[in-house]
Amino acid sequence: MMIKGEGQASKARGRPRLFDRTAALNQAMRVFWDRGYEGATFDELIAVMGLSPSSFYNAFGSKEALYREAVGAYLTGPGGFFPKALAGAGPAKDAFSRLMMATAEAYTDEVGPAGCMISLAGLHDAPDRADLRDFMREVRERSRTLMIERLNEGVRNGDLSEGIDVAQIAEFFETVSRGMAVRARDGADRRTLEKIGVMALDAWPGVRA
Amino acid sequence: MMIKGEGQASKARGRPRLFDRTAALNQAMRVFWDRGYEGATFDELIAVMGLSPSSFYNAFGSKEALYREAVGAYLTGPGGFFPKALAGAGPAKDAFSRLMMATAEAYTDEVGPAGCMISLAGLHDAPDRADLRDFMREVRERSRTLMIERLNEGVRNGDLSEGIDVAQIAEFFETVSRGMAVRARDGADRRTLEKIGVMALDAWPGVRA
DNA sequence: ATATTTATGGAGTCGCTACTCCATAAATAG
DNA sequence: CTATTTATGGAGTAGCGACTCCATAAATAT
Repeated sequence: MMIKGEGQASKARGRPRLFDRTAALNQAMRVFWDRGYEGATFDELIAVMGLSPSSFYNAFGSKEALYREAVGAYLTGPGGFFPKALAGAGPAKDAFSRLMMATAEAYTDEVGPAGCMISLAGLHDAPDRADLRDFMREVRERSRTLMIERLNEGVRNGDLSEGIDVAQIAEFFETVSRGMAVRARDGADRRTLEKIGVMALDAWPGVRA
Repeated sequence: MMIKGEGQASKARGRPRLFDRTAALNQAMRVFWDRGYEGATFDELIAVMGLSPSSFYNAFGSKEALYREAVGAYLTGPGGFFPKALAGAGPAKDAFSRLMMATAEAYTDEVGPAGCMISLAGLHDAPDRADLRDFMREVRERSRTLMIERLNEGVRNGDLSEGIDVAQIAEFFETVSRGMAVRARDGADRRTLEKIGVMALDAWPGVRA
């Protein structure tokens, strides 16, 4: 069964849609990124997407469904810096250094809203939005898991000692990342965030002692 | 001119109010703390405050005015740990160590919602709420200023070297604090936050090298 | 006592928010 | 061709958000 609205590349039945679904989704993603879920109104969303209500519901189903898709678009788009910075050869510490610098850049990049679409979303929603809140928490957890996996790789490669608390290191760098997202929202610039990242790396186990 | 609703302790003219204004404010503060400004509905607010709409508007003026008062109540109440931990004798590093431990405790204290009422508020509001957003940014800036002042005290006392970048250190610890607020909202417990705080202190300049 | 001031209860208002309906358009399947 | 499927335009809607009005209550000032 086809997912409604996904449309085949070639010969789909019925009237073809008159707009670019991916482009519309990316426009919506930017609005959610800037305003959060509740702060993004339906009218603003369909305006930037260039859609009528009926076209919107036909293609995306609901505001919440759109939001979940937009999170996916963020993760594979502007949020792609995260796995990319962590990947790559070299010691785990180098990977986390790249991560801090890439985070500083991404959170202050003028092509998108300041900060991060993931870090601060779904933290203050009403009880009847518990599902979205859980969803965002899981997305955030996933980023910590990626950190842990990269740290374990460092242990396997011998650049981190065996008994080290990788979960603790991941917790710390996740916390710094989330905090950087807040600072970016409040106007901190790239250099400021970079220096915060450098300082965070000073907490890397066994660096200076 | 008296501020409307403040009422004198002794002989105010007119019918005396039938409720405890401070208690009602504290109830409202908890709702805002838990849900944020937009997430706290008028109906829920007046319900926990035990007020009718007319009593509410008579005593507090508007939802936004109530919010600003609630922020004040937070800062002098549950948020009081912040200046308290920073104050006190000893090296600046000890003060920041106390701050990290007190933050871990406050953000996970079961008597209130998880996290911080200040750290994550007003980050995703609509353009027509720019005033509230600015207000919250200023409150956050104030906490960084308190950190800088305490660091300068350390420089004067000789426990921090003259040329040190106090603004940078404050930026870093503010970032860690904001990040801890996010982690607390996502369910991180006190021990977890404490260990993050300990690790942050490892970044203190000149500790290990 | 009368006037003035402030508080309260409760119904009512107005705009916005997310969503729905339906007639019509435009494609393919057979 | 007809039937079927999907997309669109545009009007409409139910509910809820914050707020308002007004008659009445309860205090003080003179």
